[in-house]
Amino acid sequence: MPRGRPPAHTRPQIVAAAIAIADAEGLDALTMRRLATELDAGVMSLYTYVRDKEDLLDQMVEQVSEFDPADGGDGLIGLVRWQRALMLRHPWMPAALPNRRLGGPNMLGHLERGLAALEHTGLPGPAKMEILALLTGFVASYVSNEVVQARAGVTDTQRIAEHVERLREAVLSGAYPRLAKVMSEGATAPPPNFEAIASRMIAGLLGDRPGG
Amino acid sequence: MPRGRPPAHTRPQIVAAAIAIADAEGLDALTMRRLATELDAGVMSLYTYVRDKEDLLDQMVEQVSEFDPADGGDGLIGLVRWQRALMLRHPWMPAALPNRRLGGPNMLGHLERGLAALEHTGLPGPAKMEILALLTGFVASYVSNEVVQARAGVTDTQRIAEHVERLREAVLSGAYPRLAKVMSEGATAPPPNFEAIASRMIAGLLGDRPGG
DNA sequence: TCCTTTCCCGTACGTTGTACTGAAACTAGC
DNA sequence: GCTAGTTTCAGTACAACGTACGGGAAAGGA
Repeated sequence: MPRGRPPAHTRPQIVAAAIAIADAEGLDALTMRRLATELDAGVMSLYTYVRDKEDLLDQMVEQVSEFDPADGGDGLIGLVRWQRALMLRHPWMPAALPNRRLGGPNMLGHLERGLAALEHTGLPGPAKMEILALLTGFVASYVSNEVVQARAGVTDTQRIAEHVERLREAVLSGAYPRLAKVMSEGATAPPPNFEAIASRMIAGLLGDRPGG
Repeated sequence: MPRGRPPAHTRPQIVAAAIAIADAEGLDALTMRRLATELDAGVMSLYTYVRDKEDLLDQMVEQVSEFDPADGGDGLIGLVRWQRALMLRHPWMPAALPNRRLGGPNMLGHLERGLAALEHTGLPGPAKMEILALLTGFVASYVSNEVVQARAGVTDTQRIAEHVERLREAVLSGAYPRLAKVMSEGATAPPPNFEAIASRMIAGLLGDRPGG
């Protein structure tokens, strides 16, 4: 029988609430006070379930990273497809990923699948790890751009206006002719072609490496 | 003739001091108070030269990004070579780059050179911009790993020990055989081969894109 | 000398993460 | 029904952060 006062919450529940806040309002909106309010709890109560905020972020990434085969597929391309789907669902992930400690079963499983997909290359272990890290970084970059582009089309006219305003002077100076041309084309971005770019990136990373 | 009280500092000088702090002790050590102390100035005096801390970071990136042909070379490979040299000299750059507003002549010139290197592809403007953004993201990822690896070899045994400790249980469970094998190989990282990986990445990004 | 302009910077406020501390709620043993 | 032991809850408090405000200081022009 469990002794002591019974917990009013659970760790996964708290992490889920944190994820919900970050999903809806971004990482900056996720403060310990805000999270406590959302859970009708005292701020310090959270620290019973979570060592500190870093730990909370670690758990958020871990909890969100449950493998869903419907998102991905086989091989490295399946892995990056899954990563992209994850980051599109949780736009805070690219910003949160650096400095994370990834020791949970979901992230380790994900790493294991990546290593499995690299088995046939015969590369040394560290080289495999490097490739997986670079791929994750690539997906994070790609999705960050993707999200910004998507937002730019809809709202955010204020920020865009500021940006253009600040660049206009420089662009009109004639010192940056190619940049000027791109700006004049407007922001009619072509379809992102994630699949194509990702598979070329994978092929490039797997090409005959001298270190192998 | 300039009227009013003469400035005790200059903006480039303040930005240079900020860069020095970040170089020596990392981005976290760079606070407005610390910077003021370093300059023998009052904290609020800094705000005469800089709108806010975001602006300071923007200027740091801009000021550090002066083009030095000795670091780079021609084409995209020269560009990423230069970026890598820059980030190795200023390890805070990968972390600082997201959310920056890059409107200064150095960054615009860098962008213009990138567009020039992509001229021959005939790609639409937004596609070129995307390629440049992805390349920068790749270099940032690569250098981040590189720096961590380099540090791991020398100091930081504390952090490594913690990490291994936390992973040991999971690894020993037998659920992650490939990960276990990599861990057992030790961290004898092979030479990073930046040139090789970077040129393959460029080739991949430039490959026949359906959107082009 | 006085006015205007510009920069300097001490004080102060709101926000953040979290250490400390004691109250509260439960079980186990008597 | 106590009492002791154990665990969680949460209010208070503090240090550090970015920075708004406003008055004082130092220069040139009239």
